[in-house]
Amino acid sequence: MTVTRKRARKGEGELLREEILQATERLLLETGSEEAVSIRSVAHATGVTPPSIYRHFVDKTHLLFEVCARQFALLDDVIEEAVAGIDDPLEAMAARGRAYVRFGVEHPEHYRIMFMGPAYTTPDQWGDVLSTGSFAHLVDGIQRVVDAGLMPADTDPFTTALHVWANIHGLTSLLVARPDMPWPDIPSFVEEHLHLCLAVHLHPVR
Amino acid sequence: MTVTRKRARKGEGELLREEILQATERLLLETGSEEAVSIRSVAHATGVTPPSIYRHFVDKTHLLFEVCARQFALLDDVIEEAVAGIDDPLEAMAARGRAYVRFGVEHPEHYRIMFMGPAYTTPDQWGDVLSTGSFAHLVDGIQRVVDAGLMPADTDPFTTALHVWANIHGLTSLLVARPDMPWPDIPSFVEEHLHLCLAVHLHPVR
DNA sequence: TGTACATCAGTGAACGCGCGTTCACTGATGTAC
DNA sequence: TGTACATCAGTGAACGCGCGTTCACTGATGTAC
Repeated sequence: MTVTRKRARKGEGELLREEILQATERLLLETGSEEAVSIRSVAHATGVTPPSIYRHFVDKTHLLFEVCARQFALLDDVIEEAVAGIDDPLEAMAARGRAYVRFGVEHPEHYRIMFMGPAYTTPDQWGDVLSTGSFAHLVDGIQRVVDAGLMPADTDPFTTALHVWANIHGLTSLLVARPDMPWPDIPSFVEEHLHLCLAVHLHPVR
Repeated sequence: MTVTRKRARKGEGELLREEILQATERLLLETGSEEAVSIRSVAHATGVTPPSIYRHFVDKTHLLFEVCARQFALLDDVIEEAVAGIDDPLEAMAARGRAYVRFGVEHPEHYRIMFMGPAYTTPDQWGDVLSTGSFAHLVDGIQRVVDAGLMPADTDPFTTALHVWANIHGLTSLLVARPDMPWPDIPSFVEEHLHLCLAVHLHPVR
């Protein structure tokens, strides 16, 4: 895991910063939990000594915070990419959910930190968090379903998004936390779950 | 927090075991995470020295495991108590969900350990876990709804229970992990969520 | 009733460990003259 | 073109800490005779 590094040229110190972030991300994926990733292990994986980390991050919390923020951006990218080019607003919502669950299952430790561990978000940052990024895109997606006349016109897209998110997060977090459980066939269970989550919000069948 | 203990009489050593379990439970509630509860802190809270713990539990894992097992039993008790005396099977299901969410919100750290942290359940124990206790009772509850003719007769109660659990767990775990989020009025949001989770599984409206 | 002894609950001191973080430093790189 | 110097990336050694766990022990309680 240790890589012998060439020392950065003058003015290129920022390169190490990037390597540290990547190593931290990788360790999070490999070793499991947040607590299992130490400054020392990050330094070792980057091929550098522990004090070097402090040249780029004021402390461990700031390092993890930054890794976390990148993951939120990645999640948003992954979802938007999955949705791109899908015109049918209901299909788009399903694709959104699929991408979300997939992200969690493929990056379980990041998912843990993002949604299951202690929050790095301070109370006054919540407004920003919910009005930008993947949650805002989810709200938009629901609004599009409403605009297409598939959900009642008086649907509150924010509240509905919260319900849908809770449902999809529920499945994702259980898949992340309890992968050993005797699940039914996972892909089809996920599809069924997505379908059910959306179905409740549609106009009642006449 | 430290209590000066009288040493147990001969043959009454088991009393300390019980006190240790209770102190561990309490510390879990107070201090936050599993990792924040140390053998030393448990010993201190019990009014005893650390080596005494080892007279009653082979190691820290076994202690936490036992606390965990008790919590599962408690969750089951709490739910069954909430359901007792409710004849309408749909009302009973709602009461079940309400009790579950409430348990999570009132015992957030226990909830974390039970459903959000690493599993103490080994793969071969899952069969037992799902066929006894609160999950089995949930499956029964759904079967009762089916029997009352409120859900299609070909409903698979196990799969349906999994969907419902995932949905309720999703909301509960978000309330536990992100209490600072700008939630809408929580009690009514919970009610709405419960209603939606059950509604999808009922016979379609004619 | 008295005494010697076994049992057993709980202790005090120490072990080795890995942690986050700090400090004074080294030595390569680039710049000014 | 050569040299003195400032800059700055990264180091080596150490700090104090709390952790899980082990060990040899103490001393109160109960029992056998």
